[in-house]
Amino acid sequence: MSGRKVISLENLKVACKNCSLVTLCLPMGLEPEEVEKLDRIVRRNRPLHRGDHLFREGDRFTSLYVVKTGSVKTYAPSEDGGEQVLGFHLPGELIGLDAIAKNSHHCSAKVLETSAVCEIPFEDLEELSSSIPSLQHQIYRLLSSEIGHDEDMLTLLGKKNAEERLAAFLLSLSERFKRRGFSASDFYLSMSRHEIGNYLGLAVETVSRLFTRFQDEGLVKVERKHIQLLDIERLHCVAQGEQRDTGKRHCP
Amino acid sequence: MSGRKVISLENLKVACKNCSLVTLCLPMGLEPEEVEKLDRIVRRNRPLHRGDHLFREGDRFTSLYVVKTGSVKTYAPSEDGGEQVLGFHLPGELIGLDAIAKNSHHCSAKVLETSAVCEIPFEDLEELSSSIPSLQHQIYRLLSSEIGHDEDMLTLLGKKNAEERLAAFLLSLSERFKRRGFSASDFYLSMSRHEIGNYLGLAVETVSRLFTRFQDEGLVKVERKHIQLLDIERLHCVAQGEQRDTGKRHCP
DNA sequence: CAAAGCGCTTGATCAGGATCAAGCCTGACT
DNA sequence: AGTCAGGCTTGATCCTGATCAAGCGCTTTG
Repeated sequence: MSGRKVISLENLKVACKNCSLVTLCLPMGLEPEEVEKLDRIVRRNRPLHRGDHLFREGDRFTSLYVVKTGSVKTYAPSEDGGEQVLGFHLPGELIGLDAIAKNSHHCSAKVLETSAVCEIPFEDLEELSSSIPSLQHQIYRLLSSEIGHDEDMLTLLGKKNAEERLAAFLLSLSERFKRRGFSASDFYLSMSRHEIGNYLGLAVETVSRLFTRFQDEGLVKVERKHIQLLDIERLHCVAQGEQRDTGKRHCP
Repeated sequence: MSGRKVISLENLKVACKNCSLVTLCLPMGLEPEEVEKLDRIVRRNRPLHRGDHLFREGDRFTSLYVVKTGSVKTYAPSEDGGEQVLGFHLPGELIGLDAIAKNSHHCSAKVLETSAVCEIPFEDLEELSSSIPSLQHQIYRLLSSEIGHDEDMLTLLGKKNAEERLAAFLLSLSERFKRRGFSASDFYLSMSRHEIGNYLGLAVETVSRLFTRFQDEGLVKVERKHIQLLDIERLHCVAQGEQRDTGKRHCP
């Protein structure tokens, strides 16, 4: 037990060049010596626990954050106590990009489970990026891909019905876990049903009913927070809104 | 008539430093000499007409575009002929930011009315930005603010009801016209009801009914594509979802 | 000028998903 | 072990906004 803990602390301090996320994260596409320079500005803080905030809406913006292990949700709180969940972030994903524009955070970020997070002071990063063109390019790319992702979410919220949304959500997680070397068909949901519903613009009850229905149709196996995707191909069909009759036949 | 045309062509060719958008557009915050350098890479093409495409989804990405006059819509086409409208772009707004990540366009961009558009070859811009830190910073800011804007739209689509959406939409246009020196309370809609509905995740009929209702409530005056906002303060209340009883009393 | 066509409005009906209301399960705390 | 609270599920009902269906009016075109 304590042995495992030491190992995981060890992992926390690992340099970018030895980090398993090197192909997903900021260093992607950089030369080793450039990664070295980047490494020098990265801060590796102690692990955070469920419920801890990385930052809150309105906080002064100083750093970007990258999830190293665990998961983080970002959300826009509203005056009346409600919120809109903006995203769930897995290892290698950058958080805080929306804060650069106004120099203050546009949303809040809360840790969903015990997580390690790298902190990258943005002034340092910006300065470094003007001397490393490929780093500058990588930052442009990351910002741009965040825009592309948000646009996909706009289409999801603007055009898709409840089951298409949930299917797309599960497939998105599946893809992302896969890229990180985890199982694409068997994973834990670190967020609550309520948070899933909030993210997808649905009521909790709807999410719950859909999980049950997907299970009845043999698409998934649900056991509390543990999900198994049993028929990814047909889930894709559902996400696309195809073949919505019996739920038994495969789509083209 | 031909006199006016000459003047407008004149305007098309105006250098960044003389352009009225200098405080909104890419050059914002740059030194005159830096604007000069930027100016040299900008291409000013002949005006485009209603229905012309700047680019289509999947096209190779080479340039960003800035609306100079007129308006442009971006949208994500789907296989079945449908589309999701992603945005309406007014003078000074940058288009194509989502294409940087994959080097190909993630959406299509279509001109809504006769428009002048500046083209900025991205390779040139990127190269220039590594030698001009304030330009690099400005690009980071613009990308980030696009992300922030998209996140606001996620909240709109995820949480707001039909009338809140339409009110927020009108106020957004109002704000943006105002910043550009146009009237904040009296403007033309260059997009159709159908496109508004698509953008807001609503059916055309719903948009139409809401315009009528807003007019009956004295919030706006609608005459085809010409809109007057008669009570901006109350429109804000509607957009916030406050005081939804009689529609007559002012909100706090 | 007539006719067509498209965009918009208005009315009637329908349905997907929200809301309301229990009840259940699980995990945390005493 | 017993109790409690929060998260989840399930059922019943309601309501917002979609869909279906006309009809109108402006603009375009022959």
